[in-house]
Amino acid sequence: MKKKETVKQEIIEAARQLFSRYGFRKTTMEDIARVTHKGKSSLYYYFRNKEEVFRAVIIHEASILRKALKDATTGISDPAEKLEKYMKVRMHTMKELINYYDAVEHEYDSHYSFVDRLRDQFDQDEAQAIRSILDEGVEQDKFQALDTELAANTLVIAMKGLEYPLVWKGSAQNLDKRIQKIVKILFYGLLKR
Amino acid sequence: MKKKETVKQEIIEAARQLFSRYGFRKTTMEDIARVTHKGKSSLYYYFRNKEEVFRAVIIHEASILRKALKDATTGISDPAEKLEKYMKVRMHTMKELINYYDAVEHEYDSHYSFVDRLRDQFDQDEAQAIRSILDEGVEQDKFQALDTELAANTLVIAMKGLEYPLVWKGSAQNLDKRIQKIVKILFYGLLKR
DNA sequence: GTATTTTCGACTTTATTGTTAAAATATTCT
DNA sequence: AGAATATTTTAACAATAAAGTCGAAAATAC
Repeated sequence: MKKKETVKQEIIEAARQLFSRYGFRKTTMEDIARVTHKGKSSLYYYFRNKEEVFRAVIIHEASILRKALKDATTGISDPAEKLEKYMKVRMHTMKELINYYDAVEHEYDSHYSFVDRLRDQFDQDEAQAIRSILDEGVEQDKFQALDTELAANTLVIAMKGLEYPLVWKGSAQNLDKRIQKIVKILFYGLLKR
Repeated sequence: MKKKETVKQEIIEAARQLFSRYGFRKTTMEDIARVTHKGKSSLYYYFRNKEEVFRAVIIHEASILRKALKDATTGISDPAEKLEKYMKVRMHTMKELINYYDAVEHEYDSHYSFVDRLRDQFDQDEAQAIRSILDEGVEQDKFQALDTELAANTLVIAMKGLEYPLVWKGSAQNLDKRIQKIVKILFYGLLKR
């Protein structure tokens, strides 16, 4: 009787692949149905409509990102190192997810506001996470005392700025270099000498 | 005044990218128009319809494959080496092209016969090319004397057989290993000891 | 300038898609 | 078993999107 959740997950997984490959528009309910070996209408037993499926996928992806960030940073005690790691993992994971955002960004209707809201939520969480890393650094007397809230927001904005070129040029090596550069710049302003 | 051919080539190139990414069905004339910075209707000045664009792309790709094979094998004098190289290049290039075939294979209408005809033509050419490599080998007394026509056809079939899994598992390393295996098997039956 | 080539917007036609409701089938419970 | 519930399928249909047409405007050649 708890099958429903399982099937839902299967649908989400199928939809995830399709959305990431074709984007929201080009992925049809029939595509999803085909992959899940179901009739197109059966999907509506699990999700109200296509957008609901999309939401579920996005939310799922967001949780993956959160987990990746957590897994990557727990265990690192040095705040500077932790911050760099955080940014790297974030950007790399985002590179995978970006297809969705890209696919939706250019559809000017109701989707946008949803993704946008979700995005804002994520940004806030992110600022919070970064802030606590910065606080740690200050605590450990490795970072200069500063307005960590402001600094965290700055970092979030910097990472968002990095995303746009990410859509166009997918060179991972390039990305790492750019991240390192930014991190270095931040550190030479941030670290005690 | 010879602009027409140039623009045609541009359209083919744009369509090539789109078809290879999205397949025949999910690529729309508007997609192609957008990429070429033209109005959708303008495309119909150069091509009768979507299928014509597709044909042009396929034909173009086929010529690329032929050229790649020629370039890769000319200059190699040892027939065994040449054969292996031929197969490797063929499979690797085919891996790029396979999206088209895949995209069309499952559309059971008029396209099939066209692609099929073109495919048959290519198979024949291929059998011929392989046969001449085999003939060389026999000539140079490196291959056993055998019915090279039959052997060439066998090889073509073997390569076609390799294509199917190619669609599903895209591991290039795996592919090379499999090719080597097949080539090795063939050689131990083929080479003089 | 006129003729020719090329582009494009406004349409029409055709095909696909999302969605719904109801019927059919399977599963679980008593 | 058979009632109750959960899932899938079928068939329909409106909305949307796509393919393709046409004439006329731009651009270019002559």
